[in-house]
Amino acid sequence: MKLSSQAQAFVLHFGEMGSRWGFNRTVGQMFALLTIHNKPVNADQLAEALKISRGNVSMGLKELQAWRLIELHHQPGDRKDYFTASGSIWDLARTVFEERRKRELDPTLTLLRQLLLTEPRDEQETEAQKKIQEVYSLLEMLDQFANTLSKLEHKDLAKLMKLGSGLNKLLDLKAGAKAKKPGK
Amino acid sequence: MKLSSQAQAFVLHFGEMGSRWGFNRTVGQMFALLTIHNKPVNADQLAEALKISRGNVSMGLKELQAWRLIELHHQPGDRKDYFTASGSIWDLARTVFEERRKRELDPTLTLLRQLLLTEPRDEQETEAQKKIQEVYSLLEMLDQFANTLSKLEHKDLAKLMKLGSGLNKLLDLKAGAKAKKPGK
DNA sequence: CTTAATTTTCAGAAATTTCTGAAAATTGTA
DNA sequence: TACAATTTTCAGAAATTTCTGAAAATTAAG
Repeated sequence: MKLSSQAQAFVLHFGEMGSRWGFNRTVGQMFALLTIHNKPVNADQLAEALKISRGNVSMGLKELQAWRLIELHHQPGDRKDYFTASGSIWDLARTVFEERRKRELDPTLTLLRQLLLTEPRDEQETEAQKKIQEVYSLLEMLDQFANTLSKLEHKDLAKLMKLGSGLNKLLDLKAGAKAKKPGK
Repeated sequence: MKLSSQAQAFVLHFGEMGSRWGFNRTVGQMFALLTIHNKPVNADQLAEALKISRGNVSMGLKELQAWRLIELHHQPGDRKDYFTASGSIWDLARTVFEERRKRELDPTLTLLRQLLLTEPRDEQETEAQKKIQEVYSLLEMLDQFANTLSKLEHKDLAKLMKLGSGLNKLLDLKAGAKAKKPGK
């Protein structure tokens, strides 16, 4: 497994960014490598290419499988497990996106919902509740938004991309549609 | 600074989630506390309420100021610095969102742009370039999307929220508009 | 069943991040 | 200016996360 300097840069970068995206450096590197490399790769090759221990590769593959980001293949006459990134780039992004939504938004929404159920006992708590309600509304909207986004098919995505700055124009459109209606 | 059990739960939770949202536990707690508490709070009060060292509070406040999430106030006849969360909940969310976009997307876009400039030297590299291009297109779209979102005013947000599952309906609307005229 | 190839596990090592607290620096007041 | 209140800094301690590598477990072939 010789990596071109391009691939090398790509892999190292996704290692560094990995932590921001929800996995650690080596998992990020493994994922990046499987993504740019179009041939299936086995664990020993990963360990060698990334200069990390075999055990670490095993753990990383397990994690990537839990995220459903990679899939297992076999080469005829070879007992080793081979892996590739699963699905299109958009599929992968969507999976990561969805997973992050689950981890970053859902637990908070659950807690805030609980907090909103209890009656405020004094002025101070009433004020706090108001804030909690605001945070809740906002996060719920983000959650629905993310949820919808992650359900989009590839063709819907293409639609969005064609619109250029997307949301901007969509909002304009909405404003236009609203303006046509009488009243208010 | 006595925290109600509600406030307590809120603060502790945002501490735990903090790392997922880009800051560490104590910074998350400090931010949460300043967010639910409507009176200005000073550093000693934070240290006491969160049971952390005065030095840690100082560092955390510095970080929150760098993010522009809090602002400084003064009480007449008191030399201490007092802090509040700055702006509305939506302002805060937008700031966090924007900051994360900068940290998570921009550096990657910059690298990928560079990688796309160099000519592929063989079949292998040509394939890699294709993948890089795909990743680039996707992330660029996400970036524009996030950028637009973070520029939305509060009233635009309200507009979006009224639409319920937002994007879903917007996309329907768009499809309708393209086909002919919206009937809804 | 036995054996060899392969993968997984996990205790402890290494690396990284966060936190403390005392000392240094800064600030406001007299 | 001198001084006390307050904030900041930062070296090292503590906590947490990641990684290694050898041993255990699993798997497939003969």
